[in-house]
Amino acid sequence: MSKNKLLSPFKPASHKHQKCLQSAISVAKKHCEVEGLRLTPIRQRVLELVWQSHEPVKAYDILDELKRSKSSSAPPTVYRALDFLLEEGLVHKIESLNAYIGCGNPKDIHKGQFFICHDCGSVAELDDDEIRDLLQKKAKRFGFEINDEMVEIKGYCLECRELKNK
Amino acid sequence: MSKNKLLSPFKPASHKHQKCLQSAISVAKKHCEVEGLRLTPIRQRVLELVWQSHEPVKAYDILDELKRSKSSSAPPTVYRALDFLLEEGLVHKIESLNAYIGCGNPKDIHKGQFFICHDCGSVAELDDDEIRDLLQKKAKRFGFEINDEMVEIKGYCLECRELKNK
DNA sequence: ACTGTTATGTTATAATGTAACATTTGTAGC
DNA sequence: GCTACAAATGTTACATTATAACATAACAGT
Repeated sequence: MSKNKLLSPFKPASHKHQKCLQSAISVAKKHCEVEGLRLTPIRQRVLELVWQSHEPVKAYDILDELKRSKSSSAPPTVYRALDFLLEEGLVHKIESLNAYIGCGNPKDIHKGQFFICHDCGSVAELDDDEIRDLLQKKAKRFGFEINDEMVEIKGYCLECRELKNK
Repeated sequence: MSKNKLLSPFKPASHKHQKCLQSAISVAKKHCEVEGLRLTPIRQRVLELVWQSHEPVKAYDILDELKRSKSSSAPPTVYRALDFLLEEGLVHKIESLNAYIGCGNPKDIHKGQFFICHDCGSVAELDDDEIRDLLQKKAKRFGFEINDEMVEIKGYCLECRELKNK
C-alpha cells in the first residue's frame, strides 16, 4: 500500500500541545520496548525538549535546558541522545536549519518531506510515496540508485497567511 | 514551457573537466556583464575553485586555497564571494553537506534538485518542473505557499554502480 | 560476582559561519 | 581630474554547530 500521509500537519496555534508531547513520549517508550532499546532518562528528556513545540529545535538550546537540571551536561550529551533518536526515527534533522524536530511515527523508519513556515517556524511532515516514486523515476533515467533523501520546502502556512490578510 | 532538464548530469570520470570550468567562467562573466554586476578577481577565483570538480566544495577548503595566493584571505572573504555567487545562481549550497557546487545556468535563477553519489561524491543537478509541480500540489492541499525548496537525494551513480559490479 | 557492552562524564578542539568596523577601490556627477 | 558616494575587501574577534578521545559508571548475561 502506498503511503500518502500528512504525518504531522500544521497545528492551530491553539491546539493542546501537551497531548502531542505525551503521545510522542508514549510512542517512543513503546518503540524502544518493542525494539529492546533503552529510552534512558537523558534520551527521554532530550526527546521531550525536542517536542516542546512543532518548531525545529537547536542542539545548543536543548543543551541549555539540560544544564538547568544537570550541570554535567555537555555537547556530547545532547548529540549522543540526538543520534540515538535520529537512528530510531524518533526525531528528524532539518538540514537547512541545523535543527531537530520530533517525529511521531518511528515504526517504519522513513525520511519525510518537510514544509517549514518562514513566519511561525512550524513544520509539517509529509510521508508521501508519490513524491518518492517521482524522484525514483527521475533518478532511474540516469541510472541513479536512491538511498537517502532530503526534501525541505519553505514558505508560508495557511494560518500565517490568513493572519497577514486580515 | 515546462522545464525538465538534467542541468548537470554525472560526468564520466574521464571527461575533459577544463571545458566545464572554462564554460562556467565564461557563462558567469556574461551573466555579470548583462546584469551590470562585478565578477571581481576574488569572486571569479572562488567560482573557479568551486568548479574544480563536480563535487561539492567546502568553504574552508576554498579558503585554504585562496590563502596560498593571498594570505590576507579570511572566512569573510570566502563567505562574501559565496553569498554573491549564490545570490546570482552561479553556485548552489548543498545543505546536507554544508558545501557548495557550481551551477552553469544562472539565467533564470532556480533551485535545482540534487543527486549526490555516496561513492564518488559527484553531484547531478536536475531542474524539473514535474517535481516542483507535485510538491506544489501537495502543499496546496494544506494551504502552504512554497517560496523555497531543497531537494537533495543521495545514493549511487551509474558509473560507481557499474564499477562495483565488475 | 565477573565480564563485556552500552551509556555517560569530561576536556578539548574541529568545522562552519557571522558581526562589526576600518580601509580600499570603483563609479557617477561635476 | 576631483569629489563624494557606494561597493568591495581587509581585519579582528567571536558565535554556532559538531566531534574526538579517553575516563568512568551503569547495565545485562552468565
